[in-house]
Amino acid sequence: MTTYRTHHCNQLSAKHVGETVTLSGWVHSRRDHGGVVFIDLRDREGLTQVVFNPEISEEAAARAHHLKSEYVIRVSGYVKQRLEGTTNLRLATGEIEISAQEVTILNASETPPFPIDEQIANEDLRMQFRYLDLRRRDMLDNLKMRHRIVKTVRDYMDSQGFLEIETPILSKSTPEGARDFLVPSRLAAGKFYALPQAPQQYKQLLMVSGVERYFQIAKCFRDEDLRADRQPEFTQVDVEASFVNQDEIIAWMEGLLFDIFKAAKGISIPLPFPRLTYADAMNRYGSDKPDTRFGMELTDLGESFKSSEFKVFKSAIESGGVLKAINAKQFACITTGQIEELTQMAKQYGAKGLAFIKVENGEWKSPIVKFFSEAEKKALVEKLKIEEGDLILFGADKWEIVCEVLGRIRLRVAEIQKLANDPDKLNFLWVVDFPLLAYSPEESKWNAVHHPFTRPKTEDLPLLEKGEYGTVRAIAYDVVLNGVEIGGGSIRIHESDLQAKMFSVLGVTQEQQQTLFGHILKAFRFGAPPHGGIALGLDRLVMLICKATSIRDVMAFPKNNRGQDLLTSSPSEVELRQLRELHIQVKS
RNA sequence: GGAGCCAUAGCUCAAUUGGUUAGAGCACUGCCCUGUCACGGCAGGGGUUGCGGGUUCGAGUCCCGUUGGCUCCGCCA
Repeated sequence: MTTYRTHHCNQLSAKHVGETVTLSGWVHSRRDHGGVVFIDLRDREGLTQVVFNPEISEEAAARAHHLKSEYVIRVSGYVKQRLEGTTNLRLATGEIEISAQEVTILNASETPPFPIDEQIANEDLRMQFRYLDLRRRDMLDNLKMRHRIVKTVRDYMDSQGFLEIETPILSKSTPEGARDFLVPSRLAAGKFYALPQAPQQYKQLLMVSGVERYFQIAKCFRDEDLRADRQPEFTQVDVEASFVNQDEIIAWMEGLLFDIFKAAKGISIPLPFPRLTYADAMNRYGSDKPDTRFGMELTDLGESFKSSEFKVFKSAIESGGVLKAINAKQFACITTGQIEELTQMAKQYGAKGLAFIKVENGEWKSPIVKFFSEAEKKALVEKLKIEEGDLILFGADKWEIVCEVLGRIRLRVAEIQKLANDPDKLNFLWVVDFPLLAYSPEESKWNAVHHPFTRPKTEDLPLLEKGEYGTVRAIAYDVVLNGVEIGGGSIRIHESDLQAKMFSVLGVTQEQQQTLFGHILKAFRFGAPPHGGIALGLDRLVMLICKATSIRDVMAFPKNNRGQDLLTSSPSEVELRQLRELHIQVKS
């Protein structure tokens, strides 16, 4: 209770009838009957109808005629059971109303540029008036949900013995990974801080410090192009622990996600989550973050077609590639335009084309089926479980290309067929055994798939020694929900010699190692414990829980897809004096 | 860097094969109205059709360019 209110606008019900109350909030709508006036009063928690009757208070009723949308008011009156037949079942407080005895206009409002009580499409305008956009119930609910989730994270991590520790925002640039945001130093001319892409090195140093269990709700920054699920600044639930292995990290995160979904939605998600190796995920779903809400798995057909008459398939297999197919059940009705779209997509991801079979009226309609033997057709029916109405799509090429192409097509077909639109289905899984390194043809070098501190699997260390970099697996794991990567982590390298070996494989010279990573290499020489960790993408997780389609809808003040904040007009130019102090000269 | 979709009143949208004065609902302004909750009634104001150019007797509509928004690819250890 404050001088402004005794209750919030969601709290009053029939059991308060007769009580004198005070509410404060915004005028959501006014229904003026000339005599009696109704106001829906809105605050953070809900709506309550206020009725102004001149027979109760002439002064309040007179004032009510002048109330307009979004005026801020304080109302005092008594809680009254609504007249028979006038209850509003759609309103939590619909049984009662406040009969106003006194009203104060705390502040007037200009006419808002868009209605607060309905969905609005114009995101540009929403961002310019974000403070009004956030008055909308959906947005407030998202912010509340985010708070509830963050609170749960803190409680859970604390219960497991993790310390919340802040790490610097002004930190050091490293060339690995995403593009850094740079902050020029005034005190050290020509030098720059970088905003952290993640608190990766600091949290490993905290392990060397003996903190043993650390977590942080950490702001991270990456200067890359934006997407619906990517902002230049975003939040990670960052976790690191010493004397632990992969299974223990996974168990903690499953426990955390269990508590989050319990607190956020009141549901108990089933534990443990299924685990897939990276190889299996690619082979079966063509993705390292598979959406398992629907089947349509990739099926390998190499064995059945290795001596096929159809040269495209045969030669792909003979040259070390693979032949795979997906069965899009009941999609033989695909239009020519859609086939064309899928073919374009296949080509975009490196395939030469997209072979298909439509099974219609007991007939296989396809330009390639005439090349197939009876045995091959029989194998197709058995392996792909072909039935009337199905559409079979093939990929024959190098393994990576086939997996990627069919994986993308699988998702697009599912989108067209609306296979994954059950909003209540929650398919969690872990993808484990990621490759440690990937070769970049553009740079002609090996790069870390996860990051350069990721530990190779012990049994694969000989492969690393032998230089078979592409086959070395990492102790790295991603957690995936409905085809969205919501987190990833690894067990780290804690020995300075193994770390130095990794850097040399990555093409980081001795000299670069010292200038860029000398601090962490040195720290590892002072008794670094075995350690590992993970980071969850908080924004994406909240987005999925809120059923939002963009992380912008779960951030209070996001940037648009050009990285601009339309509310404050940032980024902006600065005064010449500021640039001079920073030893910066801008090219015109 | 590339591709796609979009842009008409404050908001959400219409406007036939290119056709005469660009409409509707909501919002807004004024008046009326004592039980509404999408209150109702009467009247009214509000438009450089994102911007620039072109084709045409005539362009919201067709063409070219450009700007902005969104989505995707590249990029994001």
